[in-house]
Amino acid sequence: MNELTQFINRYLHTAQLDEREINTLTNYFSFTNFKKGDRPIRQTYHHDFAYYIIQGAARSYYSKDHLEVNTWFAFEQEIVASFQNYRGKASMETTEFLEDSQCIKIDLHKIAKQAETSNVTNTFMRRIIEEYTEFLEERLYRLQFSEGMERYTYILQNEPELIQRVPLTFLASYLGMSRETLSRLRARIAL
Amino acid sequence: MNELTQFINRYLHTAQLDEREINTLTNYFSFTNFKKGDRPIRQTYHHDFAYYIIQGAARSYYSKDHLEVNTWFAFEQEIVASFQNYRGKASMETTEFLEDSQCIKIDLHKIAKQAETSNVTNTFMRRIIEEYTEFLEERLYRLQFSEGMERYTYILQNEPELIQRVPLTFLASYLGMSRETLSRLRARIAL
DNA sequence: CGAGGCCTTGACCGCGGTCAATGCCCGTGG
DNA sequence: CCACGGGCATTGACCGCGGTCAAGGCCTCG
Repeated sequence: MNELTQFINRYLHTAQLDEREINTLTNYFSFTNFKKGDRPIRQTYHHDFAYYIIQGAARSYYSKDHLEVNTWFAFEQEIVASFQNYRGKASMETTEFLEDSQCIKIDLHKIAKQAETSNVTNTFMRRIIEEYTEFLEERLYRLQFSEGMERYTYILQNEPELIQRVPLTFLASYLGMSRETLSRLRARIAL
Repeated sequence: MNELTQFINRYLHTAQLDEREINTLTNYFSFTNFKKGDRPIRQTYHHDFAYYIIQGAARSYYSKDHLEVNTWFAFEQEIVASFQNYRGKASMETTEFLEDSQCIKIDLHKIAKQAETSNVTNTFMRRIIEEYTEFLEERLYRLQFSEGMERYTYILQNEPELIQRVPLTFLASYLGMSRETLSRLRARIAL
């Protein structure tokens, strides 16, 4: 199974699709690479593309007055995109690759147009959005309901990859605390 | 234009749909009324229905150890639902009507099944989810990036209805602060 | 008129933020 | 091979915002 069908298969059961439908989808995909530090999506800009990570890692953040707040991190088999861009608006966030990465590039305009007539494409997009919505709800829940410590241990148990691959400086604002507080909190755990 | 088509029209251009398609959608709708205090959706339960408010108001909150955190408020022409229920999971939230209300009841199971074959229904649902996702992103942004005062004045300017129709006790946790802090903050503005 | 709901106000204090210094690891160049 | 510098994490000192607890005011409704 190649990378393209693997990607599609995350959201649709490719076994149930005929070849024509799969081809329709892959039409809007191509391959791209990024270097560590590349920022394909930038705050206040419009972009037409989203990216699926085959190999690599990225973060998303918004910034105001030299203050950055990280909103999510993406790794293999996850999507890097601006939902605002998808909705035809300027992005609120900037995305930056944390490692050299290989990606599938997705043409948002074309795929959205295709969704108007193709129910397979329509469902494909809906599933992606639903996954993101679920992530947002979960995140919102934790931010409102958990103490800092609890938020960290949640990550520790459920997304250990974050701690291994993401600098703590970025992780801190993602968890809604200062870098120093995160550091102290880790010290307490290490006892 | 009746209430049903008005509802559909919020997400699709009914003028562009033929009668058969509209009928397909309205199949899954019916009318229901609620009394102030009714809670049709409850934390940890599965429910098959969502509600569109024709007239009335509702809130959604999650609770833990006698502590409640309000997550959203809905008024006329907005939807009361649990996204987790829609995804086949137990609801994380409870929804409660704040006023006697008239609603359109939506059968989630049936409409989801219909979406598999009807592209119109599929798009209808996608639009609803997209609207909700946009709301979540906006809310997350404010919670992470704004001070309490700024969050309140944002509401004041963009959603004044909240302040008029929702008890401040509920609004406080929605804004991520204690009732007392919200009260002091209002006092400062009133100077 | 009394009770209860809701909002406000006051006093206190602790969590976590800021600022600043130090430690540690690693890549680079002399 | 060692020395230096930069990036990142840690630790300490300080302090203020906002939370908690408690009391008081002000409605509405029975």
